[in-house]
Amino acid sequence: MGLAKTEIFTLEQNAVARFAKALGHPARVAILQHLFKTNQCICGELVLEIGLAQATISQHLKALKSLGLIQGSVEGTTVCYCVDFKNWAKMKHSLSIFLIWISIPPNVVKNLK
Amino acid sequence: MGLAKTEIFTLEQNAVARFAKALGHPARVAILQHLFKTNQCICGELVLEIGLAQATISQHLKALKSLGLIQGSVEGTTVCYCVDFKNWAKMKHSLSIFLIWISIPPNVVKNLK
DNA sequence: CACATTAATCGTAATATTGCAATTAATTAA
DNA sequence: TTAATTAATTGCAATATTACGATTAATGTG
Repeated sequence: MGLAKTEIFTLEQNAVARFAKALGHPARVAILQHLFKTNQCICGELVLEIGLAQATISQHLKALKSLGLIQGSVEGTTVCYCVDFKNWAKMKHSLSIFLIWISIPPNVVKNLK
Repeated sequence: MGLAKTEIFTLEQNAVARFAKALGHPARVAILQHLFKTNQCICGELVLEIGLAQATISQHLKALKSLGLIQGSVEGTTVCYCVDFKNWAKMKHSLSIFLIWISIPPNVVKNLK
């Protein structure tokens, strides 16, 4: 099928998987690293920086954008990309919570609340 | 192609992507959650718990196993799976470090070292 | 031994992902 | 207006992923 059966999983499981999938390609990791480092940059800069074809970078940018992790704004003939910090924080929170709490036994979690 | 050009990325970028990819499917997230909760369990239990076909669960287990995140040991006619805590810690460290440090400017990082 | 149980593997189908060349649409510069 | 620049989109090919039924191999039970 190639299609995940999301309906049988919890919201948390799907959210973790969706965010993790976004980080599941080194080009997208590199794009995010570069955007954090430079604060913002145009598409063409990422093409040069990373060394994949323009169409490929554009595709990865689209994936990150559709998840909300980055934003793009047209400026003349260029498109300026930057991190969407609000959604980035959500993603970071989701993944961090998962990584932290998965190893804490349910009864301990219960006592902490 | 369907094949990532890993050779043009750093070790860190590839490691983050590889680990994130492992968490990039809700079934694998669910498997890991269940293994942490029950400490260990047999394959058949995961099939019942998650509700995907046995062959499918086996495939996801293989993916987690080949990354080293879980271990499986044959016990009679069953196979008992558990988290490989050492490699889990490595993965957690890799992803956490990435999530934490990506937003810290390089000059600040430099001053902290 | 025959039979049941369990889980890996195989085969297959559907879909997704990755990558690039070529094209297109939008904007700017001459 | 024409030409140049930029980035999205299209079209395509190769490979990967997801899912499942069927089979197989291994082990245990009668």
